[in-house]
Amino acid sequence: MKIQKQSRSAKAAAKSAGGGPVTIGMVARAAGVSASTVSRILNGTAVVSDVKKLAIDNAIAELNFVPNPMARGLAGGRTFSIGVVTQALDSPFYGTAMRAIEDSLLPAGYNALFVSGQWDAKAEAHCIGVLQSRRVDGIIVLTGRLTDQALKAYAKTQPLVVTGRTLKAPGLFTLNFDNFEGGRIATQHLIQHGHRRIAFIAGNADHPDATERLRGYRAALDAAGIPFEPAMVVPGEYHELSGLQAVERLIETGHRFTAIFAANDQMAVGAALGLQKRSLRVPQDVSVVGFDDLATSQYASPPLSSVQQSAYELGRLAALAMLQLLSKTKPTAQVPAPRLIQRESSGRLMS
Amino acid sequence: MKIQKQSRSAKAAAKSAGGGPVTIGMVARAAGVSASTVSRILNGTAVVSDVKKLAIDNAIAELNFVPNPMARGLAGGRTFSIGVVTQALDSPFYGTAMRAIEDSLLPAGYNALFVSGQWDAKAEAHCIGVLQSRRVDGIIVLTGRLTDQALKAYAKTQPLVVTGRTLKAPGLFTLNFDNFEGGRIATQHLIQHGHRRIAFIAGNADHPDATERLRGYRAALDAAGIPFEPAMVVPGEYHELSGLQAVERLIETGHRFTAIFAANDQMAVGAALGLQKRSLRVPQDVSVVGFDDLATSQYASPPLSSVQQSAYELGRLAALAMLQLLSKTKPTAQVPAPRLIQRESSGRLMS
DNA sequence: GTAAACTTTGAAAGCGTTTTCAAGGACTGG
DNA sequence: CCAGTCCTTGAAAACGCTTTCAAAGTTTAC
Repeated sequence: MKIQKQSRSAKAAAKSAGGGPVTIGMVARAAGVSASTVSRILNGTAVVSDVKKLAIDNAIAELNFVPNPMARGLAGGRTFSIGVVTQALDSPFYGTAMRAIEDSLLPAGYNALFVSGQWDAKAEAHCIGVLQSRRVDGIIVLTGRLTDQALKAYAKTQPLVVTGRTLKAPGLFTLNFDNFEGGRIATQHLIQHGHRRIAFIAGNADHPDATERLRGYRAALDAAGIPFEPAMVVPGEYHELSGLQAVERLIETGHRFTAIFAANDQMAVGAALGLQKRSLRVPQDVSVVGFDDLATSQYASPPLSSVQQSAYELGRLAALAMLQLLSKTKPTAQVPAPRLIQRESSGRLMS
Repeated sequence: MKIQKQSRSAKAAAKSAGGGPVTIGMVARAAGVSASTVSRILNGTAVVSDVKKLAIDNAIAELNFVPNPMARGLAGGRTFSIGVVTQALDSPFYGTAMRAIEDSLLPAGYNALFVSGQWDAKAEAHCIGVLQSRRVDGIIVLTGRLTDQALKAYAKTQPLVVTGRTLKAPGLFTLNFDNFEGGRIATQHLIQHGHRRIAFIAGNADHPDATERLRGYRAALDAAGIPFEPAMVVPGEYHELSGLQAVERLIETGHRFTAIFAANDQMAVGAALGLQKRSLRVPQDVSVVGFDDLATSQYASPPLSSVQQSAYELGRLAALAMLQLLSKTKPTAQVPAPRLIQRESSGRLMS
């Protein structure tokens, strides 16, 4: 008897779990209405009498009905999924933005489909192709290298939110961080601490973020009456190794400097390591300031001063804007202003 | 008249640009065959004469036809997307695994759908629900906290690949890293460098990875005839801050130690910072060894010695196994053995 | 009290594929 | 040369939902 009971309940479990894809028709039958009416409740497309609504809601709960997104997509032309073109699935900065996007999209019933463009316009275009073939309802592009023109063209086909760009076009919303100001305040911070020989480790020159940060650096120098020296700017590629190499180049060319501003935290960390390898102490001998304020930067040795650029906020706002675009509301979000987070890697010039 | 013309051209433009999703029917008509035949070519489900095949291939290329995944999913019962339950979209370790999964899945025509479980069994279960409602063809679970039983149950419904577990069940494939051996060689490395007072910063106790690493630590101690001291083991939570706090606790309780083995790199980095804050030099005063060998660990100050556990390889193998599961081949992949990467954070005991 | 205007509802027609079924043609074997 | 097989192919029926259309039933307005 005991065994029988057990096996029966097991069977019931199996049926409710694996075997039974519940359809809208079954719900309709259970509630004594037509499938159309159930659909109307599901989408809120029309008013239904309270009696039926209740019956349907109960049936849905009872049967544990989940509409088939495929069928929904086919019939309704929407997939409730939005594509996200990120640059690297394992980027510390964009990873946080991705998390924010997921957090904001899921409650709205949307799924995020992440694909990575590897900082390459061609790869990004391919990614967008993949997303389009998946019929996503909209696309969020996290920065990247596509031309403004290409982006505008995509926006004609479907809602598009792009970060790291300032662009106006129908169906397109951009979310840009004030990189110029970020570069400016970082440099200003160093100047205020007595530094006058400040090196800049730049990002890739074809990257608008990078050039803006450089502009900010120059503006701060100008404002303080410090002449700009091209030799103090060394190119980097936004990863740790290039920061380390930049420092070596800087030292080998014999230019004296007392501070380094790196265009992102990863390079700043590499730079700090490069300095330490040459027995230069941070910040006693050289101050270092980064950009992005990655979560890990506060645990660098020494903890890194950095320009805060909230990746989470960026992602959240991008997702929000996409949702608004989809509901035909005009998005108005704006990224918060840059803020300098001072930690132990930068300090007063001692000499 | 003018207006008429305008409206006509506008309509035409709309049709060719936004309005024109090419269907299988259009391809069929263009190639002079039926839709069924085109479908057969698309899926390789049956033999078609070379003449028609060529005509169809041309038509597909000409019209730039991309099958609608929604319709495909509805009709065929497959979505060509596989779900990935990761723990945090912005985890440095799993981020790399995700990249590998994407890299391996895309060429096979599959998309990855990432959702994050936040190291919480309940959240993970919810994630799996989301994925199932999206009708993914299979699910990859990157470690996580679900019970073995729950996983086996899911495997009944659809192909499942799980990392960080060793389990046998139909439709289920697990990919486990030898955490015991990893913990052992890390500790052994420190012992070989003359250390006898080695602290261990553990991971969460309900985390099998963490307990295995602890076991490895004890095994190495045993093998060297060093008595195990419970006070030398401090709990951590796999993030930097907990590493830092662990060091403070260790110091405050007054237990002497000359080396620290942390159950992951993030805690090791935090620990190194904690030591430096107390004016203890790494490695001259205390050696530090981590676990995972994150990409950033080689740029820590000082560069971190760590047990290499290739996240990329893990992801690649998981994706591969999933593909095999889907094609009814029995997966046989195995994670490479752990390897110690020695860098500057660990060295010979000087005292 | 009746015509007009809404409301609420169900039937049915898609949406773009895959897949089953059956038919016709081309081969084989005797 | 004819029956029996095998191949290739198209027609049509799903797949599970949304949405249009039209039919009832209910109000409202005069």
